[in-house]
Amino acid sequence: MEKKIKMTPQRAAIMEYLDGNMSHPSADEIYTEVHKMYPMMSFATVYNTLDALKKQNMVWELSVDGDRRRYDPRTEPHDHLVCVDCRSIKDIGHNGHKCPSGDELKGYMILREHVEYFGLCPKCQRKRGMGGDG
Amino acid sequence: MEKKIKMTPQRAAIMEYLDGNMSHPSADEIYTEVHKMYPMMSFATVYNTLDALKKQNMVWELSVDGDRRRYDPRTEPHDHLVCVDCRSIKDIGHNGHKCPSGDELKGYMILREHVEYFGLCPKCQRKRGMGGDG
DNA sequence: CTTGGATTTGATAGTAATTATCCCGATTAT
DNA sequence: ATAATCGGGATAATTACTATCAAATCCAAG
Ligand SMILES: [Mn+2]
Ligand SMILES: [Mn+2]
Ligand SMILES: [Zn+2]
Ligand SMILES: [Zn+2]
Repeated sequence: MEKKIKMTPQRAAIMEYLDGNMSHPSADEIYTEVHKMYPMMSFATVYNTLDALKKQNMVWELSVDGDRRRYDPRTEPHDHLVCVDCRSIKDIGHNGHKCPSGDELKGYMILREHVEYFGLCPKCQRKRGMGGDG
Repeated sequence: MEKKIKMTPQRAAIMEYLDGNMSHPSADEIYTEVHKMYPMMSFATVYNTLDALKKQNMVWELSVDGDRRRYDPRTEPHDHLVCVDCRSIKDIGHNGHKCPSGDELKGYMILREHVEYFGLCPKCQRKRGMGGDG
C-alpha cells in the first residue's frame, strides 16, 4: 500500500464532491462543480488530486468513454451500463463470471476486471424512436 | 446494415494492414505502417476509413487505452487482456457469463458487451520484478 | 465519349483533454 | 531557525482527434 496522502482543503473538497457520486464525472465536470464552492481551486489540482487518489485506489479511472476519462469513487468490483449516445454510465452489480482459464492467461497477472455493457439508455431510446429507426 | 462501402486503394491498404493484425493498433500506428507502403496515404484518410469500417462493423473501436483509441479487426465476441504498464492488448476467448438480470438493466437496451482484464504482461512483470516490489 | 452529381482524398486549421513546467507558499524534519 | 519536501495555481506545451474544403476520382445517364 502506498503511503497515506496528506489531506488539504482542495483534496477534501474533491473527495467530498466524489463521495457517493454516481455520475462517473470527468475531470472537467469535477473542476466545474468543485470550483463553484471553492473558487481558488485550479484545474491542475484536480488532475493532481485524481492522480493521488488513483494511486491510493480511492478512485477508479475509467476509460470507457473514448473522449474523456471518467472517475468513479466506488472501488468495489462492479460493472457498468454505458449509453453510446449520451455517454451516461450507470453502475450495476458485478455479475460474477468465470475468469479465463490458466493457459488463456498467457502468463498475465490479472489485477482487476471491467465488464461494460454498451447500449442505449431509456432517454436516448426515446430520442431515437422519434423520426424513424435511423 | 449500412450500404457497402466503395473500395479504394487507400481503404484496401488499411484493410490489408489490419487483416489478421492482433496488435490492436492506434490510428497513429496504422498511419505510420501503411504510409511506409503507400506514401500517398494521409492521416485524415486513416480516420475517415476507420470511421467507415466502424459503421460497417468491420472493425471495433476499443476505448480500453485512455490515451488513444485502439482498433480491432476481429469483430466476433472476445475478451481482452490489457497490460497496465505497456498497454499491450491480447485477445482471449469470450468467457460467457450471465448477463445482468431484467431489473438491473434499468430500461437499457444492450448492444454489445466488453470484458477487459487489466494486469501485467509477462514482460512487464519481469521489468517490475527487478529493483524491489515498488 | 461527355457531362454532372456524389463520394473520397489529403492538406491544414481548429478543438479539447491531458501533461509539463515553474514558482511560491505551507508543512515537516533536523 | 533552516533546509528539504510537498502541494497549489497559472499557464504553456503536447497530442489525439475533428472540421473544413478544394481538388481528384468514380459512376451513371445521355
Ligand atoms: Mn461505477
Ligand atoms: Mn481483440
Ligand atoms: Zn443515453
Ligand atoms: Zn506489459
